[in-house]
Amino acid sequence: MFSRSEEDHIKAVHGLLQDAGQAFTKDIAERLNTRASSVTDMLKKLAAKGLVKHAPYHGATLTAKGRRHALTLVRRHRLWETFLVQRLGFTWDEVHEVAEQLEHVSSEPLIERLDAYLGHPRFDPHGDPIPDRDGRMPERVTVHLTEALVGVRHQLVAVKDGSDALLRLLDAKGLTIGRVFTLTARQDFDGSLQLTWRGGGCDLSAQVAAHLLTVPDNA
Amino acid sequence: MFSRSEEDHIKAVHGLLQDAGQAFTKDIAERLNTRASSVTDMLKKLAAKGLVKHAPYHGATLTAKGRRHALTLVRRHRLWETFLVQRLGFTWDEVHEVAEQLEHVSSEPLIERLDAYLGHPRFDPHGDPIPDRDGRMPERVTVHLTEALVGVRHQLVAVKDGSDALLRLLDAKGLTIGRVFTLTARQDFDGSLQLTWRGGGCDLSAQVAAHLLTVPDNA
DNA sequence: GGTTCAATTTAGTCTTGTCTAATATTTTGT
DNA sequence: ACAAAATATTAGACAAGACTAAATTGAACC
Ligand SMILES: [Mn+2]
Ligand SMILES: [Mn+2]
Ligand SMILES: [Mn+2]
Ligand SMILES: [Mn+2]
Repeated sequence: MFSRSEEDHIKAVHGLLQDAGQAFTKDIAERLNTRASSVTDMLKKLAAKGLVKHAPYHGATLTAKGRRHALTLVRRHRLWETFLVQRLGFTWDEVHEVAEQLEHVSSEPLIERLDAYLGHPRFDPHGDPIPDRDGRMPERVTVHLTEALVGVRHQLVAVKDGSDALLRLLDAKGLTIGRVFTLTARQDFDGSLQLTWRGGGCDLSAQVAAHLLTVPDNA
Repeated sequence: MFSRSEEDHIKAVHGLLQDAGQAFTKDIAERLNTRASSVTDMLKKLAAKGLVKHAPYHGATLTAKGRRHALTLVRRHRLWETFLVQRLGFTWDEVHEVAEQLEHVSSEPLIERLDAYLGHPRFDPHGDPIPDRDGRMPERVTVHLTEALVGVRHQLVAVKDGSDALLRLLDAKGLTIGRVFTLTARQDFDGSLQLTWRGGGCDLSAQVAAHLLTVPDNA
């Protein structure tokens, strides 16, 4: 139905709209490691196909159809990541590149069976929400760790924009998705944090904390 | 490393060499649903890359490098088919098309982990052997059902060149891979066969039997 | 308001993979 | 042995997707 390149462009537009509210040619090119002129060509093509609205010189947005397909791609990507980590034993920093390929395998029954096989997971290994078959996202109220209150118990639920290096750092400190901890101190000087959990704990720089989302935990 | 089209051509050459001993342009084109001229172009390209030996007007063979990659593709294809049937609950007539896509996902660790996850299966859901990491095929002495002796107990181990329709026919009769049965009769008139197993049995035409491979069973 | 600069689009080219039509070769049949 | 038929290759075209370089636009600054 859609080529790999078309799908990657749709996903890039969707991602930028989520992250920045706007999807400019230059930023799309940067995400996809191509050139702005290539992106313009593709935006015209996707606009002709009714997936994208292209306002020349002012970026792109998605049509309803484009948004629907973008969510399908996000669903595929995150389900495959979940499979790779939960079933095949990959670590969460190893799965992105492979999922980037697997997401383009086109088969509705494949994805629905994979979803069922994994037990209809609602969040992927990085804590990102997995859209359901109809594109609905599970919702959750999260607090940036940088704004969490000292002394309160939290659960780590997601890592935003995590590079592989960041994920490995967290792994090394024993801080994984689902970990319940208490925020025991915040240094005024540099915003660094101290976390404590049953049998352990760690210190985090403010740069690291900026990528972590938590939910206050009452247990 | 190789494009999808390149890989499909390599696999087609390999398959024809297996099935017919020779891989002619026309037959490759037929397998891939393309035209002979397109195949000639691709054979020249693959020859330049050192994967194929192209004898113009006399078909193609594989170099050692080409054979190695062909076996990798067969391995990937059959492991994915096994996953789809054993883990996701697809029936054996539904998996081919999806595996045709999945086989092109390129990641050594992915395949090795999938193989381990499935318990290093030696045969796929159609009874076809799965090459190991080094391209070695498990061996097995099989007898065509058409040549099996009446009165002897056999096990069905493979369906050769099975169309989806054939696979569904076998399903309907309860004849699945691994089924142990006794060949109770062969009609001289049309070569049709009668099979009996614990709690059941069925009749098969000679056309169907021609696709079935068995091993004599001593149990 | 005009100038400057960054972002974007357009123009033109290239590679990959496909096709049809024309030509060449091999095989088959008499 | 040779004509006819089947197969294969070559020639020439095209679409998709990428690139570079040139032209255009919009925004930001005096
Ligand atoms: Mn991708
Ligand atoms: Mn993820
Ligand atoms: Mn394939
Ligand atoms: Mn198979």
